[in-house]
Amino acid sequence: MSEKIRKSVTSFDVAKLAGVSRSMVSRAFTDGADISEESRAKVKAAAAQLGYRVNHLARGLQTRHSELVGIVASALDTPFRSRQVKIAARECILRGYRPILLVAEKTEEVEQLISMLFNYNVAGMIITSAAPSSEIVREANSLDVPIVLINRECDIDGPDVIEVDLVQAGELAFSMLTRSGAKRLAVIQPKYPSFSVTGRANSFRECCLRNDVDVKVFTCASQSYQAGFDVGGELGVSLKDIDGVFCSTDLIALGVLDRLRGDWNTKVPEELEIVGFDNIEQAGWGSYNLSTIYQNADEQATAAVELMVDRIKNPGRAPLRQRQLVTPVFRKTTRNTHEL
Amino acid sequence: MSEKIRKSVTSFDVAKLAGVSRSMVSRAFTDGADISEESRAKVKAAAAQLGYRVNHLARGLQTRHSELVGIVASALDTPFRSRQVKIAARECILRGYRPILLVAEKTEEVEQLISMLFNYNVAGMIITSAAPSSEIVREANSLDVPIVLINRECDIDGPDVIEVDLVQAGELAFSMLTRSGAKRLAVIQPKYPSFSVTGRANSFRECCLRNDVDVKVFTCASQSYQAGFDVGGELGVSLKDIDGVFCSTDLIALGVLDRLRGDWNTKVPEELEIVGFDNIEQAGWGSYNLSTIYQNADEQATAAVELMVDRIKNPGRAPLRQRQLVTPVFRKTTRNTHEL
DNA sequence: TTGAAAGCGCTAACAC
DNA sequence: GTGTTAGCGCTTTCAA
Repeated sequence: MSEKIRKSVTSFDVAKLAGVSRSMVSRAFTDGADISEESRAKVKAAAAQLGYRVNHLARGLQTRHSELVGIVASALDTPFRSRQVKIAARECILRGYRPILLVAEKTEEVEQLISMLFNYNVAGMIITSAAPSSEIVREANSLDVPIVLINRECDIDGPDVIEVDLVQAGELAFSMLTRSGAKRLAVIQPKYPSFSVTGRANSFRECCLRNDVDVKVFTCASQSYQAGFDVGGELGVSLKDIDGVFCSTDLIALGVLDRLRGDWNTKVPEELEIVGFDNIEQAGWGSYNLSTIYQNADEQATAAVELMVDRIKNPGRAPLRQRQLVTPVFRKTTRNTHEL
Repeated sequence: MSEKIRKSVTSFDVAKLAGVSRSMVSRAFTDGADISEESRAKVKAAAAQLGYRVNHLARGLQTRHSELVGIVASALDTPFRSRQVKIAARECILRGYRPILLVAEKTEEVEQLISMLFNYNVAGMIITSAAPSSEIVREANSLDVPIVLINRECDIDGPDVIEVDLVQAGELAFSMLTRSGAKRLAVIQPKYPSFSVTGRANSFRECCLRNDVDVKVFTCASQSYQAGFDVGGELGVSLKDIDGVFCSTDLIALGVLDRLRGDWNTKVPEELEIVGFDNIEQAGWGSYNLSTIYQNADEQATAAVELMVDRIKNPGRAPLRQRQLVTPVFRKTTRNTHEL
């Protein structure tokens, strides 16, 4: 097997076997081409016999269309993100595009990987890690490669963006916490800023401010469970001054919950109400029953793919910004009120 | 912008601007090519000015090398799988390959998607969903496209495979449960067979048999938390007859735990010991502290990529089967013994 | 409906 | 070191 030099079978081979020209085999594999059913059958038969497959890369070179798209994501091993990416990948495939998956944690990596995608002539890309620099976006613009950003902000124009309505999100968190009486609020947010996560926390604080209620700010190391668990210790110390906390991700909220219950014997929601964000699967698990804010990952991903595809087919249209509303999920870390 | 017909800049344009031949621009972008530093700089400058990028697809057509590989995975939104895929994707990129991500739940889909990958001239593929049919594998063999299967079995020869040592896994589960005295065992496994998940459960049962201990079998709808939660109800009914249960995935175990604690007030591990499988992040969370069996997803993914790359560079070598040992993780759903 | 010829963007031989 | 030529596998005019 190793010494046999395998030449891939090309349209030429098929043409020869079928006794037609190469153009004919091309036509046989092109929907709606001018070819008789008879010839098509003949070609297909020859192709099957030889194990011929159209080389889509060569086809793309000729047609100047690429079916490749890029998905660049960070924290793929996180419940929310993995869901988002799963749906995005599926939707791409459903529409005839093939997603190249790039996972990148650091901002520089992201830059480099996106840049690399241009070499593959991608038809578009979906970005849900760090936002690309304006240099990259400019390049994408000039190359006519549509970019769609999910919950990322970018300095210069060009990309379509799908984003959660941060103002509404902050207000919702506020109302979920205060509707049943919480008055001494806190918010937990990651140390390193992120458009979406820091954004919702800031929006929450502004809403508190507008309503003249004081809010304590805790920062944690990242958006993870462990970070929440760690900051939960600090929260425990201040428990007498707080009766409602907004955790900027569910993962953080779950960590906080575990720490508070384990080390401080805190009664949730009686002593402290907790609201998370994302509504990851784990938030609904029996040990947690976390009240949270649902951002629809499936819808985001689907919309992103739709926007990208639309822009591929219609490169001229102006960038779109699509704002998504979030919805409350009341479980058991907020107190019941009689309206419920 | 929409009316401007953008012609992509090619090596020809760069050559013209730099006053050299197209070969020179090709050489300028090829490491180790015979070209003076002077010319290289000149070419690179022209390229930068024009915004030129090598078209890797066209390059691949010529060199007959593809940097594209396929990763086909199911249940990407699951903690274990998303971790596996994240690492696999990263390792591919690190080695200069670009992973096309295909997510597929149903077996037919898998077939179809894998088949499609051949059209993209992929250099190899990693499969961690359903195993491909022998027809597909035969095609891959004849096309010299290396396939590596992670925890999947396949009827015919060709693919490399990375797999957990199922016998050891079953024995380990048995010993973790019995070391501290459990005598009336049970196992929970999904209704639909899966090589790896059903395999470890079967192996556990065989080990029980060899040791003359009786084992009850419960089946659940899938490998998910919810499936575990549901079957937890049945388990509750039989609680008097069982003092140790092996759940074939952590997700199932977590569901069982929540159900048993919530509806049956079961004391774990005093009344019932539970062992899971995978060691997903959630197993270590404070509310669960699940004792489990660790299969190293990172190592699996890395090994898979290495095997694939090795085979790309050395297509002649015989298929390899790499067996991975699993390790125990004792947390709080098994009883302590004095050795611990 | 079919075939011939040109060319997508690139690299590899070969000559100089 | 550098340029010329040929050709990767495919589709697409254009004539027939």
